[in-house]
Amino acid sequence: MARVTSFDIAALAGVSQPTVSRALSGNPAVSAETRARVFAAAEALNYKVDKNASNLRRQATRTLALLFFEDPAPGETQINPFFLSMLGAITKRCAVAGYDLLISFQQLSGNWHVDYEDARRADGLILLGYGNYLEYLPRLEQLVQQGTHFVRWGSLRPGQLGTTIGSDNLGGGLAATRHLIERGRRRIAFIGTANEGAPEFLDRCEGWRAAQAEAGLVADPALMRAANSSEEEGYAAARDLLAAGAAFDAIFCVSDLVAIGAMRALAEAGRHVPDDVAVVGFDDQPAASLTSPPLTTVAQDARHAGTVLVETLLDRLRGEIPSPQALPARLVVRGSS
Amino acid sequence: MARVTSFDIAALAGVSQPTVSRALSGNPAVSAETRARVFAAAEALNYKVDKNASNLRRQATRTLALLFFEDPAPGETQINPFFLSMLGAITKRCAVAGYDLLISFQQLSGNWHVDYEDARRADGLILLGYGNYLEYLPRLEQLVQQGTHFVRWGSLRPGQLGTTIGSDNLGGGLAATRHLIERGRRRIAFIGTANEGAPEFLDRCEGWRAAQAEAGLVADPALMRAANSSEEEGYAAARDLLAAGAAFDAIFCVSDLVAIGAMRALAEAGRHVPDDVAVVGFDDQPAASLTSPPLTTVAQDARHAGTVLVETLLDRLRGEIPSPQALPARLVVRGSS
DNA sequence: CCAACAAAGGCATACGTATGCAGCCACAGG
DNA sequence: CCTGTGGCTGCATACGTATGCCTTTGTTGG
Repeated sequence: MARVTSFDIAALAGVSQPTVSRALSGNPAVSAETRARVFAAAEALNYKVDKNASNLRRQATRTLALLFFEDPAPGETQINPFFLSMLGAITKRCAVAGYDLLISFQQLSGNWHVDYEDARRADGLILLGYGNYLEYLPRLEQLVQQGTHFVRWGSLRPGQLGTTIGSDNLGGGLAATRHLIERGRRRIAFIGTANEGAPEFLDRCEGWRAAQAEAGLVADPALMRAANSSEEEGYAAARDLLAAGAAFDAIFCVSDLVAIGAMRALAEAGRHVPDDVAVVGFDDQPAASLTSPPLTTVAQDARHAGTVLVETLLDRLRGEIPSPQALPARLVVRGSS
Repeated sequence: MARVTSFDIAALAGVSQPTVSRALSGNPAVSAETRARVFAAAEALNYKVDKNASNLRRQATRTLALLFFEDPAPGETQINPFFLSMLGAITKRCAVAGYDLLISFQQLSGNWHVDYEDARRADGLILLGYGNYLEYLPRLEQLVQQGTHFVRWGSLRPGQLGTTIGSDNLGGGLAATRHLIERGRRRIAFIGTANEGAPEFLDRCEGWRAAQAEAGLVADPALMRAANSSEEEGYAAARDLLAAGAAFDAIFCVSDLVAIGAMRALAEAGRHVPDDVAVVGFDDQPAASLTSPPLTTVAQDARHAGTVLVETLLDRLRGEIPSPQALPARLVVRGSS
């Protein structure tokens, strides 16, 4: 395991160490012949640049860090598969750009133990996941003060810190609710947490409200129930809705998981989907097409989102000031509506 | 963004740079009083160790790299949620141990383009994912020759390279098939690719065979169909089985996805689950409890698996030679059997 | 035939940290 | 009062690379 350094290959190629460095990095001041000798020697000794030394010298890491915020739910939380696809796209885009990716799962409730540390190990940060937005706002301010570059997956609002990329949640909520109205539904319930702590969900809720207003309908507060993005809460919320005795012929759910839970509650109560109640979810998770009936939902392109996140961050690192960007959310109609 | 170095905090604390280094790393040769001054100064200037410099000096990175092998299927493959839970557990265990985690998604078919170890970016490797085992065997040999430490998620076999951790696939296959036999099934089909390229699946198949042998039954080759871990292939395999006209009253599927596809084919053919045909899957993915009827399956504890992987790798790094380990696979009985 | 110039590569050094070694000081034992 | 010992800290240096600057060599024009 004797370390192969640039000196070794310099000796083999009969040149100096700096020449090796220049040759390998494509510096044009090196003659073609010398370059060839250097490459041959490097190949022969299986030489690889020591990134620690290289980064130290160049004062850059060529590494991005991904901070994933998990819901602080106790025990085994079911992580959203949406983010996994995103993760795949992110790693790929990083690899293509020659960046490494450092990943860290964060408990939002606990200490945000990375902040400065990761800011130093990486050239830029990608912030991802669900959780109370207000809770980590102070951290974002901190990052901005440090001059740390970061992009965030979330809901677009004016005057936000850093660059935010997110789905067109409002548009998705509009599309879903318009669809239900077109199908003749008039009493549309909404299940999902809608407050400033979860801006994505708030936007989807706003779409629900606006689509009804367009059609001359009134979004009935009595048909709203809170639920975070879990099946259990969706189930509980739907049961509560049923128990309250309110009349409704459709539910727009803030996520597929919630919708799946709601459908379970409906089935138990003997309500048929979609004849009695139509259900629409959000995300288009793999599980969405497995329910019976298959779930109508609003699809977000996770892989595209991941790619955009990385590209936006790289833009920032290059000194550009990329604008926030809303990615299309597309209605996928299946059997549940 | 002027860089804060250990010299800065040395100046502020009125000591030398080496003393700062020692104080921060907990070297007992530093007096408590000095240590306190150093910590105060570091806190005041928000100093964080430069890991590039530190790693370079110490010739160790305190970083692990995770190589995730994706199936080389074209387009948007549906990544197994099982691995996401595992990923979460891995990152957590790394954080606890003070290690960072680099992640890279690899196309098994393409070049293995990351050389974290060569580039001194990571102290050890975790290899994960599905794919043809035989295809990356040469790479493993390469790693061993370089003296690289790695652990692998896969199937345990005698004489394997590195340390392998995996589920008790044989035991899981046995449990699943015994369960079907106890339920009175006598003609049990198997859907799944069973060859040396996918050793996990081969083991599960062997469980299917052995359980029948125990009961004096014969595993009928006519009831076997190949399918990789996708719903589509499960669907196609089950259709093929039905078309062949073979009599069977149960199917043991190599994964939940395959089972879900198979159940779809059965439903289309008018076969009732579980009355006509019992179905058992493998993995206990979240989707497994959503099917109708809910899927009986063999659960693997992904989070535990991730933890064990990291701990095993850390053992290796400490110079121990950990044994391969098979983690329990537990039958979860639901409505499909 | 000499000066001017370009091309190519070597020399020296800096990046920030960790650690072997030596030095200093205080205190205790003789 | 001198020497030995141990606790603490400073000095010097090395990790491997990248780059500014200078030297060398070869070429060209006057």
